Parts: sequence; C-alpha cells; structure tokens
Amino acid sequence: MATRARNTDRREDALSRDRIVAAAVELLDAAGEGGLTFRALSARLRTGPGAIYWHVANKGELLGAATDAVLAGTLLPGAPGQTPEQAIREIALGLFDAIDEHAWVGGQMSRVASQSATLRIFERIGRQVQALGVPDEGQFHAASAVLNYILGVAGQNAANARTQAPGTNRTDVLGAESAIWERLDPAEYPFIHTVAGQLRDHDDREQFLAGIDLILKGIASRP
Amino acid sequence: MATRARNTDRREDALSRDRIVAAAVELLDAAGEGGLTFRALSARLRTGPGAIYWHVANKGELLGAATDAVLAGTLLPGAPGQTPEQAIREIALGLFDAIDEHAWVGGQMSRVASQSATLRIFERIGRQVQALGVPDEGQFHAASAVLNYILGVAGQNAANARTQAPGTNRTDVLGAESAIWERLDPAEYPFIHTVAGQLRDHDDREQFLAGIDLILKGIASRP
DNA sequence: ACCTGAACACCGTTCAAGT
DNA sequence: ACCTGAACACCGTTCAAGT
Repeated sequence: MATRARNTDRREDALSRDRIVAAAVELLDAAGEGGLTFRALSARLRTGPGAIYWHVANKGELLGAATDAVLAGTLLPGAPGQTPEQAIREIALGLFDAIDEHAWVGGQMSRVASQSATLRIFERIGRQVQALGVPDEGQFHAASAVLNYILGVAGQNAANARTQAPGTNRTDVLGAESAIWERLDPAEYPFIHTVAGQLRDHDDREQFLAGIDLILKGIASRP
Repeated sequence: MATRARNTDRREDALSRDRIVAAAVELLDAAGEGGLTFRALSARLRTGPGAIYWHVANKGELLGAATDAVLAGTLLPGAPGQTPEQAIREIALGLFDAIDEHAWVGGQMSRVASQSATLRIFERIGRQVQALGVPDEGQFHAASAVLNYILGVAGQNAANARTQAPGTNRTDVLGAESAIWERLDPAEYPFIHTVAGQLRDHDDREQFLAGIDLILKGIASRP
C-alpha cells in the first residue's frame, strides 16, 4: 500500500458546501433562476446529483445559502466618520449594487428573512436608526420600513430580470417599460402617463436612493 | 338531430378563462404556491391538462391572472371626503388585507409589475401623491417609494407563509420569529435583541401602517 | 465518510385525435 | 372552436451500491 501524508490527503477537487454554493451562484448569474438545477450543478462539479445532497439538504437551502453568500459580501466595515444617514445610504447602495449584479438575489431575499445575511443587514440598519436618536418604541418601525423598502425594490429588479433574457443587464425600480407606460390611456391612467417621461431616462440608483432619503426624512421628522 | 336554442347553448360547466383563474385562486389559497398544478387544476375542473392551455398561455400567465384577480378586488372606489393621506392608507390597508388572506399573492406581486392590477394601484397612489401637492419631479419618487414598501412587506408575508404550513394563517412583517430573535447573541446583534421584545406582541397591521406613515411624513417634509 | 448514478414520482407543455 | 389524454422532456429527491 502507498504511504499517505497524515495531514492533507483530501482530493483537491473534493466536494464541499462552499464549492457547491459557489457553483450555484455562478449558475444563477449565468442562466437566471431557471438555470439552477441539480443536474446542471452536478455536471459542472463533475459528480452525480446525489452527491450534492450529502452537503446540502435540498434546493431551498441551496438557494438560501447562495443568497446569503452574495449578501455577505455587501456588508463592508463602514467608514468611520459617517453620519447615520450616510451609513444607511451606504448599506442600501451596497445591497442595490449586489442585486444589480445578481438579479436573482432580489427574488430570494424575502424568502429568507431569518437567514443570517438578512439578519445582519437588519441589525446594521437598526444600529444606525438608534444612532439617529429614534426613541425605543419607534426603532423597530423605522428599521423595518427601510428594510421593507429595500426588499420591495429588490423584488422588482428580480422580476424585471426574469422577463428579460437572462444574462442581459437591466435594472429598474418599477416595471421600467416606459414604452408601455406611454402607451397607456391617459384618461384612465393620468398619473402614470404624466410620469412616464421621467421614467425614460432616470438613473435607477438615484431613484432608489431618493426613496431611502424619503424614509430617512420621515424618520427624522417625528414630532 | 335535436333542435338547439340559438343564443345560450353552451354547456353550463364550459371552460373559460375566468373559471380557470377562479379555480387557480382556490387552489392557491388552499395549498399554497406548490398547490397550483395543471394536473390538480384540470382534475378540479374535470378536464384534461391540455384543455387549460386553450384559454391560458402558460403557468406564468395563469399566476399573473390569479394575482390580478385578487388585487382587482382590493381597489374600492374610495370615500369622498378623504384626505390624500387617508386615501393612501386605505389603499395600502386594502392590499395588506388581501395579502393576509391570500399569502401567495405577496410573492407574485413583484413578478407582475406591469400587470394591470399593479398598474392601477400605482396610478391610485400617484394621484394621491399629486393631491398632496408634491412637485412634478418628486411625484414618481414618492409614489414608487410607497409602492416598493408595500411590495416589500407583501414579499415578506408570502415568505413567512411559505415556511409555515399552507392553510395556517399567520402574517408578519419581518421574519416574525421573535423566539429566534431573542435567542440571538446580544453581543453580535444588540439591536435585534433589544427590539425582539417589541416584536412579540405587536399588531402586524399597525406595524405596516407605521411604515406607510413614515413615508408619508417623509413626503410631506420636503424642503 | 463521502460519492455514484439509476430510479421514482412528479412537473409543465405539446399534440394528434376527437367532438 | 374547443376539449381529451397520452406522451415528451425535464425536474427534485432517494437510495442501494460502491470506495
């Protein structure tokens, strides 16, 4: 029999939860939500579909882990001299950019509210809300308003990505089909018709931040 | 050959898009998102799966139509003497109640942003934003902040419903597992730990409305 | 302990055939 | 024009068997 090193004799390409999750993220990025399949995943990892189940309980857990992996990368330390408002904007923008890059994440965030990454995001937002001087009873309301707004935008972006070809990059806060909006009957949809022009060449990031600022103003203007 | 009446000779139980959508809603209500199947649906309608495709293009369209059908019922005329704030609260609460009753709707709303019901909701919100006297350039931002917040809460509710047994009725704005929250390490999650108590016996509707009011205050407090 | 891959139960969707 | 239901291609998941 061959002598074997005592410490590192695992195969270099051995399967692991991390490798599986990383491959899942790649698959999701490349082909969208429909692209993540145990068959496609096992083919990419050069193994059988059953092998994955040794490391991951089921597809739901895999999607949650993939979402968590992407979101975890968005939580930067946070610059030292920031105001709470700036910090919240930074957290929100970090999420926005991650969702912009991995559109499928937006559709998964709300399905995993108790998952670690979302919990950490909520914690971060909450601390800044405390730093803003919001009284105790209002802190939960304020922090969840911010988070729910972010989740809403995230879901929209994922929905838009679904309707477009996977791989294409287009992010938008609301439907984004200004072409459709402009064609709506102005008598039935006067508001949307008026506003359709603003939609045509608006910046999604700015639009997103404007909503955050609106909520921040609401938080600040309590009696 | 038998004589046939000229006008009404269609079978009473003839298939129609409306009947299909209504049955889909019932199935979704009873068994959750996983319960809607072309086989289950066709069994309930006493026909073959292929028959449904004569009236509906595919499952995505069916889900969209079911969502639209539920949402359409939430758009009441609106009381005459209302302030714009009251009108927005009423629209939001109507949606909240619909989503509370049909949890799966929350997960579908963002996938169909350009669908008729969501468009009408956005239109309604937008008109109230105009009535609030928001200047033109700010109207789109303000209305989509409100809608995105609602969509975020809706998605959360749907996610919570998914984790619980289908049929059970429990709605919550954020994870709602205060039991889990209280068990989190207070050193790592000081904010969530502090706030977990407030979560235990809070009213979901009130919590939801508090977020709406926060955004309304933000809209009102522009310089 | 970890991996393999055939097999199972179930999907959405199509389509030739019927009325 | 509308319905029927078998058939197709594809899932997620399991599990006996291997190393």
